[in-house]
Amino acid sequence: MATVRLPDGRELAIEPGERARDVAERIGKRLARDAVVAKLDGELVDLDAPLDGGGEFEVVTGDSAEGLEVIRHSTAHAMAQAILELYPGSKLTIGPPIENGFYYDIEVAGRITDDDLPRIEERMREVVQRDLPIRREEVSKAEAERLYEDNPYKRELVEGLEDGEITVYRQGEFFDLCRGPHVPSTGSFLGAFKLQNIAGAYWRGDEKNPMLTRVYGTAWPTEKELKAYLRRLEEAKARDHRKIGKDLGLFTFSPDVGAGIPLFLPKGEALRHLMEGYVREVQTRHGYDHVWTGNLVNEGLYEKSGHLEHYRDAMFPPMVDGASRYRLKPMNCPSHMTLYNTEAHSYRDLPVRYAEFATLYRYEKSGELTGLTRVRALTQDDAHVFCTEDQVQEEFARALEIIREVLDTYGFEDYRVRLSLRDEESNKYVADDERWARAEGALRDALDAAEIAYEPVAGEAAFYGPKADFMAKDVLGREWQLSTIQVDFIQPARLGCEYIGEDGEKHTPVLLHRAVTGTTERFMAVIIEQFGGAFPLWLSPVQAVVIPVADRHLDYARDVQKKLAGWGFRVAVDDSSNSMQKKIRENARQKVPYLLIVGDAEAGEGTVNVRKRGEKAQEAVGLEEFAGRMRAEVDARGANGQE
RNA sequence: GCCUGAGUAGCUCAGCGGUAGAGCAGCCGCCUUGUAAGCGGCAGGUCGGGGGUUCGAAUCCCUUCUCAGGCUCCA
Repeated sequence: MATVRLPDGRELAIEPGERARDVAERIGKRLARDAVVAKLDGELVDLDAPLDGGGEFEVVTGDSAEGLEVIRHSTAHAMAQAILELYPGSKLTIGPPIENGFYYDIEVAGRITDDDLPRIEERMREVVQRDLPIRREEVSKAEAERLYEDNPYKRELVEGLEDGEITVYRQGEFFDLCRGPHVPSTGSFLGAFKLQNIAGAYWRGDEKNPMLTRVYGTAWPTEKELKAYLRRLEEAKARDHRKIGKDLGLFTFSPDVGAGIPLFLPKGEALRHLMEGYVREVQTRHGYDHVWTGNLVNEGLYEKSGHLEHYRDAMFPPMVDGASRYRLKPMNCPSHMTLYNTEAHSYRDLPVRYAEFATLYRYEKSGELTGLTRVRALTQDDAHVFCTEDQVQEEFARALEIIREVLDTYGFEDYRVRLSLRDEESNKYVADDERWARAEGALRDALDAAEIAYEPVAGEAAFYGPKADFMAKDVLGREWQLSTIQVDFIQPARLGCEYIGEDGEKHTPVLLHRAVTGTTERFMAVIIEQFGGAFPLWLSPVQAVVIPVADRHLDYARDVQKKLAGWGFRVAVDDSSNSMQKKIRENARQKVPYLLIVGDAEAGEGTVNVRKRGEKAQEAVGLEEFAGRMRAEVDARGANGQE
């Protein structure tokens, strides 16, 4: 007789015909009630699945990641059913669970807009109410093809499957080609969902294919979790860098200047300057030299480097001057290699480390521009290290140290490393297997030597080499690709970079590309959201505002401002005609770290009354003592900006 | 670039075929203030641009620009 082994090691004998649900039932009533699906020998199965063969058995509930995925997947089916009922003749394609929810790509008969979502949701609730049993059915390839006579998308999916592994799930009239598993019925575990938005999506993600209608939704085991998620979305919206950037007067865009070209207001520029100054300081300390290579480059250089071939469409069109064609500079590597080539190099000179805060121009497609995270004018904190193959590990470690220090300062403590490799099938990479293999090996060795865990991902490499990308989580748990380190065995050879080795022979240096914050613009967007606009003192464009209690205290307020400014702080006096209360309110909303209230008492004693951001407490402090405290706080560069 | 939406005063938004509205900000007064909005007044918009339908368009249609959410792309 077959037996199943439970996670706690217990073994249960299986009666013939017994199903997953029955075993769950035997383990415990409550568990059976919470069971979404089950797991047999590591594979998710429906509660209806027979257990004749026995094996490792586990009940999967909605509070596990896998159970949640099933709930979301089944919710996607309920939505598909609702849409088919409301828009007869629509063709389903794929509808997977995703992080926080699900989507379904459908060729809709007619048109769905955002206004239709409530209607679809309502129909979904009806489907849930009907409590239709969800049944799995194995079908032959021929049957599947017949089922999808008029649906070329599903037929294409069927073609990729083998006879014997094709299953269809049915609930009432509705059926869908699907691997499953699913919840037992439309009435169980489904209900805490919300449809979110409509988007276009190409069939199979290929822009040559027809565009389908994608409906996104979110789904949770309970109404409470759904509410909590929606609240989190609201919070993220309140921190949106575009909103805060406007509220705090940091940056703006104007169609008169051009889409994707951010314009920085005085406070935003101050922020940029502080961010860049900090990275510059760290880089200098680590032996990098800063260079400057302009904004315009003769196109011929990009022909040699290979960039023209790979990125022509993402460059602004050339400016023609007689026989010369110039491009707005879209990347720095060729310029830095040109700098390298202006001198002869001995192995004794290496490594040569060139860093540049360079504003680059990339012709991003109009539809993909987004706030500061995706722009056409972007400033990279880019650097290129020319070194020998033997030096790669040490230089990698050095770059890593810079990255760690900087990310740590900004409070990004949780990050993972993605090893971006080429996809051997794709033709977008330079073909040079030997060099690719060496570059990949060097990168893996460097990562291993630094004891850094990473996960390899194919198809994410640059055209000239593999990358180690640093994915950092912000305070809301969202992940951003910030830093990158790349190993390049290809470009230096193309541009004729050389050094004379110990052996007196010419050699080609290895090129390390690396960026710490990535781009100033995007990183600014990320830290605005990370801090919610409440920047730590060292980063705050305005560090303190002096607020006089009444106009007669203005002279003393200006005095305080002058002294603090003289000591190197960014301080303003609020001399508007507003009441003191209102000044406090307005400057608090501007997230100024310190408000210094001065009235008769303070003017008399040479003190300031300090109100710290986010706190109500007040404290009278001598001006010099306060300046000392600020100095210490700035020097510590704490990341505790957030309230 | 493609799909679906949205653009009304500096900002947030109402109006959705019949003479352009509110709050905040701004300006001008009064108030001179002790820790998150003092009071009153004034000014401000060819309703993103262009074209069309209509006796009449912010409102309906076309087109273009910009923005949003996605798709694709990201040196």
